[in-house]
Amino acid sequence: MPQTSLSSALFTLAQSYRVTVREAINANELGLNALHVRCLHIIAETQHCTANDIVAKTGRDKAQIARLVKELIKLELVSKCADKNDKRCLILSFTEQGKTLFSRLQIAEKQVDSKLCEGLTETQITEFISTATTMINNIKN
Amino acid sequence: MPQTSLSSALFTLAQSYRVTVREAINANELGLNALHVRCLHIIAETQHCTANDIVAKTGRDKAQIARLVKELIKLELVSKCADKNDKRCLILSFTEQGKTLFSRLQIAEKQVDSKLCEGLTETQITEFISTATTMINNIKN
DNA sequence: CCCCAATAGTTGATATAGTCAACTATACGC
DNA sequence: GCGTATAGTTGACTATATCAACTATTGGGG
Repeated sequence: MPQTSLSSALFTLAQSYRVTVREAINANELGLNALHVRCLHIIAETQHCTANDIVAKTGRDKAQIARLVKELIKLELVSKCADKNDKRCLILSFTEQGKTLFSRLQIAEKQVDSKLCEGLTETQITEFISTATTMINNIKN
Repeated sequence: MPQTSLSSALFTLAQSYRVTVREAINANELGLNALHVRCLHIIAETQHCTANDIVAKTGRDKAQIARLVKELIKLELVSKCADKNDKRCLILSFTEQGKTLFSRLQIAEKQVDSKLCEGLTETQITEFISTATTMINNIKN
C-alpha cells in the first residue's frame, strides 16, 4: 500500500478488528460476537445497568440492543429484574455463569489486545486512544 | 465515559465513522455506501484496475466485491472491459459520469475528514494512521 | 383523581453487509 | 491437448443494522 488514507486505515482496522475478535471469541467461547462482549463490559462496569444505558453508551439502535440482551439472557449469562421504583426499568446483572464467562473473556481480550499492540509503545497506544476519542467526539451527532 | 479502552474506542469510532460517511454520502449523492466509495478510490488510483485488485486492497470477500462492482456498473459510474491479453481480467474504469461524481465525492470526503480531525495536529493524525497501520498488520491473518 | 405526554423496552419487517461454496471461462506450463 | 491455476460470477445463507409500530409504566398538570 502507498500512503494510507485516514478513512481507509479506519475502515480496514475496524473490519480486521471485528474479524479477529470474532475468531478469538468463537474459538474460546460460545456464540458471542463483539457487540455481545461490549454489552457484557457495560453491564460489568455500570451499576444498576439498564438496556437504555447500553443504548446510550454504544450508540446503537435500541431494537438491536433489546435482541442482544435477549440472547444474553437466553444464554443465562445475564438476568434482568424490574427496578422496584420504576417498573419500566429492567436492571441487568450477571448470573454466576455470566461472571465466570466474563472473567475468561477478559483474558481472551487481553490476548487480542496485546497482539494488536505488538511493537507499539505505551505512549503510542495512549495517544491513539486519545486521538480516536477526539474523533469520536468530533463526529458525534 | 471513564477511561476508554482500546477496543471500545475502536469499535465506537468505526461505527460513528460509518454512520457519518453514510450520511454525508446519502445527503450528497445517490445510493453509495462506504465500500462503494473505497472501490471508486481504488479504481481511481490503480491503473489497469481489476476486481481482484480491489479484493486484494480491501481484504473483502470477492463475492462482495463482484456485487459491488456490478452496482457501480449499473449506476453507470464504472465500466468494465476485458484485457486484450488476458480475457479473464476485466479492467475497470470510470465513465464520464463516474469521473464527475468522483470529484464531487472527494469534496464531500474532505469535509468529513476535516470534521473528524478538528482540533488535531498534523502530527497527531499522521501518528494515528501509522499506529492504525501497525495494528492492521499485527492482526493481518 | 384522571388524562396525557414522555420514557423503557419489545417486536415485526426489512435492509444492508459479509461469508462460503460451487460454478464458468480463460490462461499457462508441460 | 490436459491439468491446474486464476478471474470473476452466482446462489444460498448468516449476521448486522434500521425503522416504525406497539405495550407498559411513570410523572406532571388540570
